[in-house]
Amino acid sequence: MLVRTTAAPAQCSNAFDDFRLTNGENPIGRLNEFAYKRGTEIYGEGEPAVYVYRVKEGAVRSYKLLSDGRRQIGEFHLVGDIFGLTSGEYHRFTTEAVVDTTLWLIERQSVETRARTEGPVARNLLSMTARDLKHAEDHLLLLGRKDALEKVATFLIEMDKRLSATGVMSLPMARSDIADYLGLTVETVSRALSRLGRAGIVSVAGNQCLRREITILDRLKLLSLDLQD
Amino acid sequence: MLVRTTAAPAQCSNAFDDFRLTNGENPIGRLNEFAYKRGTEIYGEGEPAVYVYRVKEGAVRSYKLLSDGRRQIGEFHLVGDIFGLTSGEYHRFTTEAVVDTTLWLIERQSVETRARTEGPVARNLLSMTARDLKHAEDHLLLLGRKDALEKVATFLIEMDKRLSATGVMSLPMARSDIADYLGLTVETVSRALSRLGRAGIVSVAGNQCLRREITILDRLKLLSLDLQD
DNA sequence: CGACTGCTTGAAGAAATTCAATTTACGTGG
DNA sequence: CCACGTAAATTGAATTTCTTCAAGCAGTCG
Repeated sequence: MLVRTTAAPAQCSNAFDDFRLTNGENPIGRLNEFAYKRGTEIYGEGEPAVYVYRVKEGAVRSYKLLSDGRRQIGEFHLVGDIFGLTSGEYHRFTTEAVVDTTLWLIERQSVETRARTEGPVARNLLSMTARDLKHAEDHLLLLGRKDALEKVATFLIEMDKRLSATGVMSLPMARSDIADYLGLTVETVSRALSRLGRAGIVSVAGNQCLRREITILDRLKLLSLDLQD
Repeated sequence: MLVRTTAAPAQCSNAFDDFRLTNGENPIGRLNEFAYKRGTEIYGEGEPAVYVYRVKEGAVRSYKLLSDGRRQIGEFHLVGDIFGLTSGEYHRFTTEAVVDTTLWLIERQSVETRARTEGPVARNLLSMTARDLKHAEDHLLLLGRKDALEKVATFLIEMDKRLSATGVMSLPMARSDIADYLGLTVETVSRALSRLGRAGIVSVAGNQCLRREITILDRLKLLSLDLQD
């Protein structure tokens, strides 16, 4: 039997539930829990999609590679997020644990099956796909048209929304992950963060080697860098 | 009564039909045809989504703007394509006719209604959203990690697939549209095309003012620039 | 302890943008 | 019908932004 041990964040409190795949009398598909060490691959691009995942604890990066190794991270999956959904037989991204991560798994097959007969499940599949689409669309604008400082500002605001209730966010990912998410290099990300720090807009703390404690000091100025469309 | 006057391209021959919204005994929602002059807005970002559209003739660009006017085109909709679908009340893009364009329209409401009760309609909605998602995901990699020449090469290959059966493609869009699709400037796109021309990989023809007849001369070389992931 | 990773910063270089000029077509109106 | 203004595209030169290369520092882990 599955017992939820962590309170999931409000914005996606019951996504597997909405899915009708965890609660109620009829949980179809075995619901497994699985732990991944930091850096471990969860699935690879092109592999058959067997499971759908939800993050119990930790963080996941989802990326594509060019043949020469250039990497583009499409999304980070944080606690509560569901990922691995794909209408199609195969995964279109590779995913890895950013830190030690625990996931819940359900069989994709069972989702498909239930979606075929149950309207609410089908609607949820659609709304989750639509949410991913919206994220990707916004990210297109960022990658195509924002400069380095704007990209980093947008990133910080996104992460602030998604992982800090307290006002201090503790980024799970390295600068290289941020860089590959924003279409920049590590150095450029670092320089942008330094500039934001010098300008008194954010404070970057942590030891010299893992400076991932970020506080937004001047939200208005940060928002003014995160241009609206 | 609707009479289809143009043969739609094979790859999306009956998308509205798949949708169960044009054929059969029960076409729900009036199916209107509407003509847009080149440059005309079809709908704006943030507006309520009233219709779903299919391109009968012409081409459409779908874009977002930053507050200072920088533009990112997310997608071009060519003959046969369906667009304007959004699970959500509002459009997330502005769309405009790239050239004089005729569209078929159906009421979004009627699609939603039928999707609620008919499995096949719901599944089609999902698969179309998933197709858009896949396109956006691939475009993220292009925008974030490809250089100018690779971007243009990828663009030409995409357009070649989508609009030329003959081997010569006649681009409906201006260089500025291509630039805003690829996250470049007009000049950079022009220079990339010139380089591809000088290298004998493509030929760019047309009068000096509308050089939009493009022939791929060396498909292998072009593909080698369009790196796989 | 020593190799390694993560991060920052500086200097040099490359790629793309910006600015500017030119060409050619198109459309509008005198 | 032709002149004029405008739009689309290309090309060159200057500039900017970002990347690449290089070095250094501080933690971590075996």
